[in-house]
Amino acid sequence: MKELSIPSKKRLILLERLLCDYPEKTITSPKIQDLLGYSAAVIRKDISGLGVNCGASNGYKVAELRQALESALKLSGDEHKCIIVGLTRLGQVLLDNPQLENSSFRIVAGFDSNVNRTEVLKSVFPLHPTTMLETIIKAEKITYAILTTEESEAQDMAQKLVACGIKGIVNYTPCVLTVPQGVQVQNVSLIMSLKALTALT
Amino acid sequence: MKELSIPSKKRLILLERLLCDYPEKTITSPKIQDLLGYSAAVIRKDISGLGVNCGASNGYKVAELRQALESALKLSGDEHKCIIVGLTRLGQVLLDNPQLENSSFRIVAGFDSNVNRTEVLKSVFPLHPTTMLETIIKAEKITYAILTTEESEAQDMAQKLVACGIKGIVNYTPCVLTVPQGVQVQNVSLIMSLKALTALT
DNA sequence: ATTTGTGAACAGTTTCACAGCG
DNA sequence: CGCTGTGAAACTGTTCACAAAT
Repeated sequence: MKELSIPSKKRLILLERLLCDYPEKTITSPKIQDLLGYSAAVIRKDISGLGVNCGASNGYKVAELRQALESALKLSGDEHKCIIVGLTRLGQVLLDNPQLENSSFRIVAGFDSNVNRTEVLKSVFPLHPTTMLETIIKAEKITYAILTTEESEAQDMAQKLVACGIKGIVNYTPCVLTVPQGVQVQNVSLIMSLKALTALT
Repeated sequence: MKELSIPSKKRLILLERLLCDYPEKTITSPKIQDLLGYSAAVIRKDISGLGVNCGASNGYKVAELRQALESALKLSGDEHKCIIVGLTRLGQVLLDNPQLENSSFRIVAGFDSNVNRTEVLKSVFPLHPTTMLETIIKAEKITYAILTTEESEAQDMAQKLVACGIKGIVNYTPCVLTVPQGVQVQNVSLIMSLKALTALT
């Protein structure tokens, strides 16, 4: 089966989430259009790209479709281990984030360059000074990092994380991170998100 | 001048931020390629789309380029007023977000459906019960909302916000929001951001 | 020599239209 | 009859290649 395109994947991620709490047994492409705002045609193409045919010309079976989505988007199966880097107030809030329960993502540690913070703060996950980054990332096979440092540290940390083998960064700092090809970054700081709203209006 | 395409705008937003703390007087398209990861060619096309010619075949003048970007992306000029809806822990952290200082965005109020919270919590901005949403959004001409409610409330609130005339939502909940055409949503919850990383890898 | 700016070629996506199915 | 699945057409965005500028 050929690879899904990036625009297609982005839509399918939303669809996957939509189906998480969809009450009906089946769903049609016009219905998805109403809920997601994409055209029914593009949704059908996207789903057809999944390879499974769970639409018997009278709507898709929600359960089957969900499973196909999870597998195609690598959201089932092996757990993805994450760390939080930067125990700022935002970092602390994200540390025990109930959103991740029952997901394929798990936060396994927190880091801060300020040893005070790692010693004083309490969490269900171990907190380490950033000097331990390499050891732990490699030992625990961490794939993703959630970056919540001060701005001044952000690029430095990103570089270190990439050097340790991190494959993706959720960037809650407003900094533009320079990373090599193949490393994914999602910029989700408040200010950058607001700028995106403005520009795309 | 013809409208910038959406992909182009997304790149230009990053470029604008990059230039915020760029130390040199000029910058070349190959240099931007190194820092942002987009091809020099596409960057040149993007910039040429701005209409201003501030590259005298030996790199772009940073100051001029920045100004052109801010104006094209509507980041200068009129202030964009925002509210925070949902004073969860995350909402509280975002309330006094220093990132917004010196930007064209300003948070002017916080809301929660739980009156206890709006009364007990302290902030530099006024906090109101959600019954006041319509009054204040219209009186203050609010354009954007930052959604940090519980999941159970998210879609309901989104609908109310849109009905009050909100033009864009930064969605920190993992819910997929159904909004009419013309209303922008940026999904920036931790779990959705992580899923995006996985799918796009 | 290196860089911008741009028309032309190319690649990728979306929309259209409709055959086939329930 | 409304729905899916899918080639073909239309559209949009990106890369290429090079003239003009310094």
